[in-house]
Amino acid sequence: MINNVYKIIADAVTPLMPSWGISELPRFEVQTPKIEAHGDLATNLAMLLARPLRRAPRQVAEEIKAAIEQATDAFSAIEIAGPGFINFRFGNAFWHGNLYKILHEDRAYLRPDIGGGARVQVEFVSANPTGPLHIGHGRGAAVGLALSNLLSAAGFGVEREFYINDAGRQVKLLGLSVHIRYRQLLGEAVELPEDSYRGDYIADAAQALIDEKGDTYRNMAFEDCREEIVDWSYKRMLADLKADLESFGVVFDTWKSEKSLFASGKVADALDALRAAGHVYEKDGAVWFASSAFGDEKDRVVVKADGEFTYFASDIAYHKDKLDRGFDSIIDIWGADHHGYISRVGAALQAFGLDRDKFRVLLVQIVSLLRGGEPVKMSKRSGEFITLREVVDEVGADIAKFIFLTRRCDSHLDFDIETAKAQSSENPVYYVQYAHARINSIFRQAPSKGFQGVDRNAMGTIDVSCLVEADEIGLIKKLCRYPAVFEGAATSCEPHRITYYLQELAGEFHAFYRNHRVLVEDDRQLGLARMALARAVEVVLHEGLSILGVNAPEEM
RNA sequence: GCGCCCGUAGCUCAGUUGGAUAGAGCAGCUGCCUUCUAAGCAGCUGGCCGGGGGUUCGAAUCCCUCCGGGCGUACCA
Repeated sequence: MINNVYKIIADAVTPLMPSWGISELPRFEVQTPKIEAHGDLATNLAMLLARPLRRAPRQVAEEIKAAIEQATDAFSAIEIAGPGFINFRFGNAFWHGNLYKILHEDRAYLRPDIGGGARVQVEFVSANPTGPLHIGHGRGAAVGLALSNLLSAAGFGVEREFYINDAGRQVKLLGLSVHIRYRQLLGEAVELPEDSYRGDYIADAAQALIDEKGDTYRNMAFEDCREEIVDWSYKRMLADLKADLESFGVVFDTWKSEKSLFASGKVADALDALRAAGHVYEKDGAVWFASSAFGDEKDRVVVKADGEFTYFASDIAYHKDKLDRGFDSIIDIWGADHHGYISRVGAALQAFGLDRDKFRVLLVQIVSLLRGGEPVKMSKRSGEFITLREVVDEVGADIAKFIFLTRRCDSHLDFDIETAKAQSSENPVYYVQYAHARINSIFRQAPSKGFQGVDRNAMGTIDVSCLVEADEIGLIKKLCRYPAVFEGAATSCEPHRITYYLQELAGEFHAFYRNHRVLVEDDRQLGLARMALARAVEVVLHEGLSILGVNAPEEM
C-alpha cells in the first residue's frame, strides 16, 4: 500500500521536475499518520522540496496535489495540512478491496517479499552443553525463533543453527565434575574442585553413567578416561538441551560442532590464512591476531603460551566457515554481556577479505526472574537456579515466548512468574489469544444463528460493501497496516513489533465485538460481511502469532 | 580511564529509523453481563521524554557535554 502510493506520487510529480530545475526527487516518506484527522497516508515531499526550490512548502504542496489529482483518482481526498504535509484519504471501496486480499490469504499481501530468496543463517542459544538452560537462554530462543520465522516469511532462505561448544575448557570441566560425582557415588572420598559444576543434574548424570557403564572408570585417573567421559557427558547434556528446546517449540536445522572445526583443520587453516596475509604475529610466547588494524580496541590472542587455542580462535574459523558456506548474511543472537566480541569477530571477517557487513549481532539483554515482585535468587556456583524447563512447566511455553517478545531485545526484561501465570488481564498473551478464540466461537455459533453452510475458508466472495461504520472501516485499516509492520519488523530484525501490533489489533477487535453483533440474524448481508471481517482478523492474528511461535487457540 | 547498551506516566515498557497534539498495559478511581466467550468493553486520573547546549521548516529520535544505572574492557568461556 505504502509502496504503491510512493510510486504514484513519484510518477505524478516527475513531469514537474524540469520546471523546478531539479533532476532527482529527494528521498521522501510516505507514512500512516498517528492521528486519524491527518488522513490515511501522508507525505513530507513538499517540505523536503521547499528548501531547494526556495519556495514556501505549502505552495509546493499545492502544485504536487494538483499533479497527483491530474494523474490518478486513487484517493478520495487530498489535503494540505500543518507545515506542508500532504494527506491522502481513501474511500471505503479501497478498504473493501484490501479486505478481499486478506480473505484470499494472499501471501504476497501478508508476507511482502523482501528477502528475494537470499540465504540467511540465524545462530542462537548456542548454550554450553554443561548444564540446563536458564531463563536468559529462553529469551534468546524466543527471539531467535521469532526472527527466523519472520525472515522466512519475508522471503529469506533461513537456516537455524546451534553452535556446540564441545571443544573447550568448559566441557572438560563438565566431564571432570561428572567423573568426581561418579566416584563419590561409588564410595570414594574425593572432593569437587572449587570451579567445578555442581547441581543435581551432575549427580543425575553420574548415576546414569553408573547405570550405563558400571564401575569402569572407578579407579581411573580423569586424564586416562577424559575423552570418553567428556564425550559421554556433554552428549547427555546436549540431548537434554535439545529436548528442552523442542518442548519450547524451537527446532534447529543444523548443530555445528566446535570440535569438528578443529578436527577438519578449519581452525588451523583460518589462522594460517591470517598469518599468510600478515595479520598474525607472536609475542610473549602467544600468537596474536592484529584485530586492532580492523577497528578492534586491541589485538587478541588466538593461541595461548601453553599452546591451547583460545575460544576466539575457533570463533574466527567458525564465522569464516559460515560465510564460506555461502550465506548472504549471518545473524548471531548473543547475550548482551558478549557485546565486546562483535568488533573482534567483524575484524576477523574483514581480515579474510570477507564482507563484514554480512555479519550482524543481536544482543539480548539479561532477564530478571521475579516471583510476586521479589527477585528469585540464583547462584550458578551452588547450582541453585531455576531452569528454563521449570519456568516453562510452570507458566507454559506460549506465555513465556510472548512475554520474551514484548520488549525490544536490547532492553532489560523483568519476568515475574506469578504475573505470567495469572489467568488475568495482566497477561497480554491471553488478550490476543482470546480475540482469536472469540472469532472461532462466532463461527461455531453461526449455524445455529441462521448462517448455515458458510465456509469461513472461502469468504472472499462475500460482498462487504455494507461495512461502512467507523469501527468496521477502522478495523480494516488496522488489518491493512500489518504488511508495513511486518516489513519493518523484518528489516530491522525486531520481532517485538509484531507483538505490539497484535495487541493493538486484538484491542480493536474486542471493541468492535462489544459494539456490534457479528451474526446479525435480521440482516443476512450485514452478518455475512461482518463474518468476513472477523475471518480476516482471525487470519492476521493467526499469521502474527505463528511468527512469534505462539499458538492461536480456537477455544479458551 | 576507555568502549557498548539504557534513562519516556506511580510500575513495566512502546514510539512507524527526523514528522503534525506523546502512546499502551498494569496499578488507582467510575460505569457495563437477558444478546455471538466479562481472559472483554467504555470513561477518568496520571508527562520538564534524566539535565543543559547544538543541528533545521520540525528532535523522545541525530551531534556535543554533564548526571545516573547496567555490561564489557583476560593468554575465561
